[in-house]
Amino acid sequence: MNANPKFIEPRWERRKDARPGELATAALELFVEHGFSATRLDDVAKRAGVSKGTLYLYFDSKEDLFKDVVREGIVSKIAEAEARVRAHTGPTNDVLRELVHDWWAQIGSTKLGGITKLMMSEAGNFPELAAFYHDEVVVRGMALFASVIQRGISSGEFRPVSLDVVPRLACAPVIMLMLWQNSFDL
Amino acid sequence: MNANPKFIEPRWERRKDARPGELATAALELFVEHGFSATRLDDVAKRAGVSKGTLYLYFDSKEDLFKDVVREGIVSKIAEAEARVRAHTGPTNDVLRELVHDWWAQIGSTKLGGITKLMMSEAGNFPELAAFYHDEVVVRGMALFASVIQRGISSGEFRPVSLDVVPRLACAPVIMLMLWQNSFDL
DNA sequence: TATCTTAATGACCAAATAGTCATTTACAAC
DNA sequence: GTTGTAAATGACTATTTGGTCATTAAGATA
Repeated sequence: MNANPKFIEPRWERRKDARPGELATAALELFVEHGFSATRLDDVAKRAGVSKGTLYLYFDSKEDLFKDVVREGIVSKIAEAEARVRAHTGPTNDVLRELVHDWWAQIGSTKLGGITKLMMSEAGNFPELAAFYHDEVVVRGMALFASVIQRGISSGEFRPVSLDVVPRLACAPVIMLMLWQNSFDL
Repeated sequence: MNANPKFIEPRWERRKDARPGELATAALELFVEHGFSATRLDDVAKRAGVSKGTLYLYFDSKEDLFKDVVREGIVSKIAEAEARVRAHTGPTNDVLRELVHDWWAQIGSTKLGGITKLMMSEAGNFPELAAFYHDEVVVRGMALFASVIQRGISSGEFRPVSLDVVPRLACAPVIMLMLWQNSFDL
């Protein structure tokens, strides 16, 4: 979608090239602060220092803006982690440690961590977003986590465990911590 | 507040006397299902089988309706528990057990448990409700819990512990369980 | 300077919804 | 039946807000 048949290669540079990123940053802050529904696009625009119309030059809708926030902030980091896991050679235990540590450093302890709480709260009211988040973040992240455990089992480093249960069990406490921290000031 | 100086004793019985209770029940279901903000008063009225206007015969506002749901459902049960604790004689351990058990049976495992998640999600957008819930439920409930622990300490049944920290610590896991259950279908 | 293209604007529209109120309904008393 | 009172109604208002679009601004080219 969104393919413009009349697209013409611009003959000069964009004056500001970071627009979409700035907009996504402003949106992330407000989404985490107020939730999806309660965040007003006028406020997002104001925080980014542009008009609401400008928002619609870069995003088709509020949901599209939210998806972009998730893609830019979370999905991209999952993809990077997938690459690192693939590239890694050495003890599986080290990859696993690094995976969890990086997740906490880059997502769990940052504003991005608030997205999880937001989804938990509003998934029921926005099935489209819920499905997107489920597929792009939950399933993909869990699969990555499970693949590392699988590697450890295959190499004999870990004893065989259920790949359905163990990833969830292992994630729960740290996700809880994140939810907690995003619920009481901080 | 709400004292009507022109109140006249009715000369015949109410046709239906459970109206406010029915309305609060319908409201609880929808609040837990959709959150405070996303719940429409038209839908609450429809589920209760009345018109929206009727809602305003019994409640001053949406927030007032929500407070009533909390008072009817949760605050009243805290008050009952306070009475039971006061009346109880015997091992403090038994009161403590009963307290937690009853809480789970009457609140944690029921629709009322969803209220906690709702508050966690929307407290930031509705400071009035947040303050109400904090004072009437969180503080009061914690105080009751702490008073039982205090009794145990005073009687020598429990060793001395921090009344600031221990009640919170002890509650966290079971509250987490409740949040979890209210977030994923069930 | 005149012209042309894209970026940006903000007034505007349409839909949703909390809250109101003039009117109607139900029913007890006589 | 007729009357009087409170309960109930639902059309209506006022406000909010996601999304649109005609207009303007910026800047490159010649």
